Amino acid sequence: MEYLQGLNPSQRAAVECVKGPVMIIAGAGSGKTRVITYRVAHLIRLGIDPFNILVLTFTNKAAREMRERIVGVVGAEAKNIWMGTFHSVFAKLLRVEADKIGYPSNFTIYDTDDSKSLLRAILKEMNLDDKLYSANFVYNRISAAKNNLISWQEYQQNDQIQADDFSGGRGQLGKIYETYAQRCYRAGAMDFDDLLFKTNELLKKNPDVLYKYQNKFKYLMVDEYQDTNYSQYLIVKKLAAINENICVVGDDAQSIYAFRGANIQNILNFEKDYPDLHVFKLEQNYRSTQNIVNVANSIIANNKDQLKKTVYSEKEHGDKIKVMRAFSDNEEGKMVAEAILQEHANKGLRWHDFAILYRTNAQSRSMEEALRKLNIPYKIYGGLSFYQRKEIKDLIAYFRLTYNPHDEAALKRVINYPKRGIGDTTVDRLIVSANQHQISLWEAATDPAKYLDGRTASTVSNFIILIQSFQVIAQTMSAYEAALHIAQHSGLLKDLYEDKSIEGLNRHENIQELLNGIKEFSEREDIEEKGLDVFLQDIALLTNDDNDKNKDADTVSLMTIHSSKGLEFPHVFVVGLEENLFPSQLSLNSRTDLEEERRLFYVGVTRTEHKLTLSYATSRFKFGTLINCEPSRFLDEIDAKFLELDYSAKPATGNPFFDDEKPDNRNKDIFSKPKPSASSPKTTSVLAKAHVPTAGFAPSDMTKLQTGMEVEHERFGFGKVINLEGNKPDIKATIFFKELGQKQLLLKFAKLRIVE
DNA sequence: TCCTCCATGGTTTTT
DNA sequence: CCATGGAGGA
Repeated sequence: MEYLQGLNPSQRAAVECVKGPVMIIAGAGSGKTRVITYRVAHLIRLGIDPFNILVLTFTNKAAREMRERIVGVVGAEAKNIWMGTFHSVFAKLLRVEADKIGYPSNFTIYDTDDSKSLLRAILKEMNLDDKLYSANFVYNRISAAKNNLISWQEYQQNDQIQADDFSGGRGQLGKIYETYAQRCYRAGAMDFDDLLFKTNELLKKNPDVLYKYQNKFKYLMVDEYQDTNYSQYLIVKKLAAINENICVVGDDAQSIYAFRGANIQNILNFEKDYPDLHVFKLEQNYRSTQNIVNVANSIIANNKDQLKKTVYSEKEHGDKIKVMRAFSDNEEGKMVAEAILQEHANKGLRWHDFAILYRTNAQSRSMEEALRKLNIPYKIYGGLSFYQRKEIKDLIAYFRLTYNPHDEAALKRVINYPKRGIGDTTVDRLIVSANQHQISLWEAATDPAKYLDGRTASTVSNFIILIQSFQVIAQTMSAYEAALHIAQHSGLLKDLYEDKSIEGLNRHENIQELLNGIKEFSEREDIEEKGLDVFLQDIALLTNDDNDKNKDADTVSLMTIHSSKGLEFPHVFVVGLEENLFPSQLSLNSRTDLEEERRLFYVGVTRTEHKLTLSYATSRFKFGTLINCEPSRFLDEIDAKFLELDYSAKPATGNPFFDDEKPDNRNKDIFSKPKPSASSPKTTSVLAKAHVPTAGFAPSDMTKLQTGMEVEHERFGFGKVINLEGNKPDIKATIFFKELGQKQLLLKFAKLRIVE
């Protein structure tokens, strides 16, 4: 039990308390993963059969890493514990028990794209107004219902829901939900939410099955418990009901997935479910300097809903938090890149010691450009995953169809790709027939003569025969051989090969990569089942980071704050601290949404080990137009004594306006918006000192603009054009403003009036 | 049936 | 700015 030595008293207590309900509130950087791994290791050391332990995580990566660490402590027998994401563990369980809820055990898992395109088809079939019923909206609505365990029947019978839908003019949602659920069922498919929803259904309808798993999983642990939704909560609660050996680990301050149905109350109310609960708080942060921990605490203190805890650090105070102001998103990128370059040189840091975190993926572009200009190597995390690429999804659709021909999403995807003369009208006709006869699209297609005229019927027949030939092949060949056969004989490989564009070559390469992956899979020695169907099941729940080779590369990391959760970096930049961006505009209407944004900020800040830099821009491009930005309220919320402001950035040429802040004046007030009271006229934003345009201000025709002309800008006031450069849409004007000095403006954006 | 052009609408996203 | 999907012509 030597591993217990390396733990602090509260960590050790949490590890050693193995019986009964346990809640571990783990502050950021408090060694949470250590505690979980050691606790599992400890269970095994105490003689508990690994087969009786279930550990649920939120990412495959977390599960993988934890398993490795546990194996490191107790050895190979730890491989037998059930450990994985909620979705993967219960998908596995559902495959075993599928017949009890009327599903085939080889059911398909629909990803979000599949679900949305099915919904789009249904909405079209129902002739609904796509303003009121966008696929996105409907998807989210159905997802929310499923996460709260509301079936389509209950949805339709719930007066409250019905009243809400009807008052919003969306009375058809219940019907859409019903159709969607039935279509999925007929296709032998489950969406992500179904994996949990159907698990609940299974456990509810089959007490014997529930009993079986209650006895199997005698010890349960749930990581990131603050991010569980109701559906997950109930599964865990049911499974734990007999033994009550349940340990949940989480940090309410880091709950950032409420928008996806996570219910922070699950952790806040855990005590009510298990009154004889043991609570352990891990409050010592081993990751960050004191200043960073203090700043994080001062941020989160603004939230109302939280569990009480005091996170502290015993490391050095560390540097103050630097705040940088830029005048545009591009300049922000430049400042960040330059700061990285400098620290890299001066402090002997490696590139991978730096991370740039942002609220939205769109912000990566300006960062990227700036880094590229300075030749700083970087890697962007997130974005499209390998398995979401079109060509990959196409080939996988063929695989899916081979094993589950009823899979409607897959069938529609490839029935006419590569082109074989089966157009939308034909598919539509088949769908109508399938719906009429309550059969799957595939079943309708296997009897085309019944629904289509002779010529199209025979093209459809040929396609059916093709897929059936794949089904035969798949039974005899190895995963790789079958995959290659399908890629070739479907015509997909040829189609891509003929496309000689750069994208086409890329796509071809991606397919090769997928095939290589399958080859590796079929040569693996550690698993028995290695058919293509098993491979398919494995990848259905995989996302981006799996295909991440060379992750040891020395590069700066760029990612959203969401995807940075669980990671740490010596030097972190959190960029774009502006109102309407962070906090996001959509969060401003409710306190709970705003609190989630604040927790997100907290997560970003607490990724930092040594040095944190925050930045904002006073203007940025959004959807192609330049908008003005105000500093984020989150900056105001940080106690000024922790901050060090860097307002050194200047517009192209120096001018008195931007230099008016002497270091002595630099304090918290700088972020503040102008207050209505006359006593505090002090502001920083460019906006606040904005020029008041003359009455009836209207921009002039910019094609007439000439050097030397007098102009008025809506906000910058009067000035003189001193230079014009660049070509047509991107003509750049250098204008000397009376108030502001020289500025460069892009004519396609600038609102200028020529003063006659 | 297929192709090309326009309109639309765009936080975050472990699954 | 940009990807995506629907509409309309060949």
